[in-house]
Amino acid sequence: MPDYHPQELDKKWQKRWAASRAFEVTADPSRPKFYCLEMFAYPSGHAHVGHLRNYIIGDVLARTKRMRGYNVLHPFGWDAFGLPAENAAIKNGIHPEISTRDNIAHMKGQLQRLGISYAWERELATCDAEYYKWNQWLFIRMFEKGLAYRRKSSVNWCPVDNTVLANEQVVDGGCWRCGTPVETRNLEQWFFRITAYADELLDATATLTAWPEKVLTMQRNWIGRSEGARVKFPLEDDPGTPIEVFTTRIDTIYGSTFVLLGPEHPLVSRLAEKSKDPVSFKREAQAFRVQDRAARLSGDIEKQGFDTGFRAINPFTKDPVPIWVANFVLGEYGTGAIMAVPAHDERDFEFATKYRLPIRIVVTPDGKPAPAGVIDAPISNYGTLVDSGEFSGLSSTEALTKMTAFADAKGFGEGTIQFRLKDWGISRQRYWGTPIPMIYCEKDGIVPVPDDQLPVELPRIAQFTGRGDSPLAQVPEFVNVTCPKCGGPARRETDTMDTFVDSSWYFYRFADPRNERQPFDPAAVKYWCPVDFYCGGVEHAILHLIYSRFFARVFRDLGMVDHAEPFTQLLTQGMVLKDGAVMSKSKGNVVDPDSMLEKFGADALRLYVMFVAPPEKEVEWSDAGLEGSFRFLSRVWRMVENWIETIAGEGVGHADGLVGLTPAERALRRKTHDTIRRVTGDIEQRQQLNTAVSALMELVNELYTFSEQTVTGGPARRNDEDVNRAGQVERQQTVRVVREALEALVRMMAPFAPHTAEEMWESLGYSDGLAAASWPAFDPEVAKADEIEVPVQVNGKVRAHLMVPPDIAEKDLEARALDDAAVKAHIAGKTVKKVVVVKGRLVSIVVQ
RNA sequence: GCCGGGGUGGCGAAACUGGCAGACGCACAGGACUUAAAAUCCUGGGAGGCUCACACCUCGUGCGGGUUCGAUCCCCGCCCCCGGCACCA
Repeated sequence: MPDYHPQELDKKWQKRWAASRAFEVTADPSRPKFYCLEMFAYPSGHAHVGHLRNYIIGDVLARTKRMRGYNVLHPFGWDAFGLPAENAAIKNGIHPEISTRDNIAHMKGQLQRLGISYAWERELATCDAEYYKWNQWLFIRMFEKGLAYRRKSSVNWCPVDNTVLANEQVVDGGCWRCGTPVETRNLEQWFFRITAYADELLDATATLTAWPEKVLTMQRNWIGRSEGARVKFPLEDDPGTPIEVFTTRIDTIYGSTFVLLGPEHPLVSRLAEKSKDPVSFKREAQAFRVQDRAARLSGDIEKQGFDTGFRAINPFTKDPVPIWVANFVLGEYGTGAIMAVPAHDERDFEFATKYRLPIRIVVTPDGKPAPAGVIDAPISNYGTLVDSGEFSGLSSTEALTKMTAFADAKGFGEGTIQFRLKDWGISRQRYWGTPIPMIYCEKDGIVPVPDDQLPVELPRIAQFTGRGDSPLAQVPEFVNVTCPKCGGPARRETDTMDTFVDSSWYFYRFADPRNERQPFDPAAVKYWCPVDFYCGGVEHAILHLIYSRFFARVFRDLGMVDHAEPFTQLLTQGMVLKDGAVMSKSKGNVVDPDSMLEKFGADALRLYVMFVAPPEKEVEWSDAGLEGSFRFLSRVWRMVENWIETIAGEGVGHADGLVGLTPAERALRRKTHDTIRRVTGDIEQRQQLNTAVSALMELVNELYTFSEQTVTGGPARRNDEDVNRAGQVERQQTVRVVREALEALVRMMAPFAPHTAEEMWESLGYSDGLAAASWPAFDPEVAKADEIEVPVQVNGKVRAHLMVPPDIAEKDLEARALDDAAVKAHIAGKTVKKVVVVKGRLVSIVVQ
């Protein structure tokens, strides 16, 4: 064997894999499938180590599953539409199409140099018309079903990116991409009716047993279900127009001493007209409205309000209560109006205290009427109702049901479920995205582009101005069309779709990526999907992952998919930090994988990233750690090198059983099989890839120890003349046991260090390649070991050890313990009360 | 405030969920080999005590209790860190 030059191995094996199409697959119902997917990449230009971690995790799993006999689909693609490319075009004049293709080419090279086992023939990019055509097709299906609709609404606007943002894309009051505080605008926009699935999306989180708890919690919070009631408070002087409020605490309604309208509430402007001073009324309401968003989201803004001068009737008490407008009532949640109960709600209490509004206690912990006088804090817990008419004496829980039923019976209220989740606004006033396939005709209104005219191709435009309007609107040949219905003049929609539409179903397209007649063949998806293992950053916990769950249900309801949940298992990998911070170009702390590959080869990098910590944990990059992994690979290489002459050849045969082996040989066989068990379980069951690598390291250490004991001087010691000492070994059993250990080791290293493993595999005499080889077989009998050391605890302290056969019966174990001199010494003169044996291990003797 | 996840050597971590705490690695120290260095191989290491030494003893998984022959793991009460949501009625 030559010296270890990983860079050459990388090239050699990557070429071979490509030539043999080693990772391409076809559906085969006779074999179990495994769909392993990493979140596809935005082609930003260069992948740093943090990105690569994701792909390496997926690759370890994909390679292992392949060796374990699964038909593995492991594809990759590009989330290629998006703002950065367009912004770059505005800045430097390079068309997004060109920069995107360049970036894809470069990043693809990086992934290939890492030896990730992708089925590249299935590669897709969302900016290809053959892909986004199906975004448009699906949009039209959703339009037909009422799941896509257009309405004017106030939306989040990012003044830097010059576009609308979905609620999910507003993070801490700012744009998810650039952090700029968002503004509010009123625009005609397209929405996807994700709220139609709110209940299902929430309930089904319980079925996602292989998702991280953290992500499920975030999704549940985001959907935000609350059960309550809508109750009508009629206007005192106009009982025909009631104010409808949403409350989760109808049990406190007798304590509702005023009503609050959000500044956006439609009634506000009507009351203003009727008021004594409409001008100042409107001015104040307007002041609250512009306060919103940035200010409201930025933290504790002081509660403010003003009295409208009008009153509403509390339908339970029949008392007239004042109507105020308040800045903290959200127009977009519930009905945009609330019944204020200052005695039992923090916010209402604060408001009532400030404006000296009446506070009425109607729930107390013990059901005793509250003493008159001022309270200094609201009672927000459940309790027993007091001063609540016929409902007094009920517990809050009982009252919620009974009072809701009462309101329902009387016709002024009903039980309802309120979600925080809102419909997904998908219109973007930008160029580099999927054109929305809609046409506006004066006569026929909104008309979808007929299917046979899809795709609506993105026109190639030359100038990127960065002005805050849709670039497509400046292309007359795009805008002006004839109406598909009447043939008259019409104009196209000029907004493009949110790029999260592209990424909400790409995993289905991978199952059938070149289909020209439909988004995918349902049969192909039925075989491959759902995705068995999905890996990506936690930053998509609510964006991409909730949209994809929504789309899966849309496809299901179109009859194209037979499941609701697209991703069976989810792993959110931790970020790779450098100097305690996330890597980014602007911070200048990017670890460039290309130079690492140059220096240590792909395998050392892969191994290090897998070994340093469990996949979902954040890690700090360490050059020394990478060198350590390189050392390990060299160490394995030397081990194989030293034994290769001895163990090569057809006639070696296989190790079998433990009879006739020396203790050292038995120990090595045991270690080999114990390692197989651990590595297999760590990868497949737990995705604890760091401990899988540890187990491999232990096996290598064991091999060194074995060699040291078996062969004088041991292998790989100092000078070259010592190197082939292993050649002196003549004992057939030794050769077999070592060969078995090395074969198992090399196979199990393949997912982590595929190039090195392939080369060693070849030098072991196999010509068909590891990619097609199988995982080493586990022999539980061998792993069980022939004689084991059993700790003996006396009163909870380990006092001695017994050497016993592994299959010793419990009573024999007890007997042997009581017979053993060392144990006897510890229990001398005492009475044995109890002997505890756990899983065949004697662990405790309780004496008095 | 609410929800979720965590606190284990100098550091990253492990203990496959009640059975020898600290595997594996990084950094460090010592030795072998070398004219020397690098590389390599071997050895050491939680803290404290006691030994010439082998050994042995005590304490030790954020803090305080509990259950158990036995607790990093289970229960109760705290403290701290990280992440998410947050005037959602």
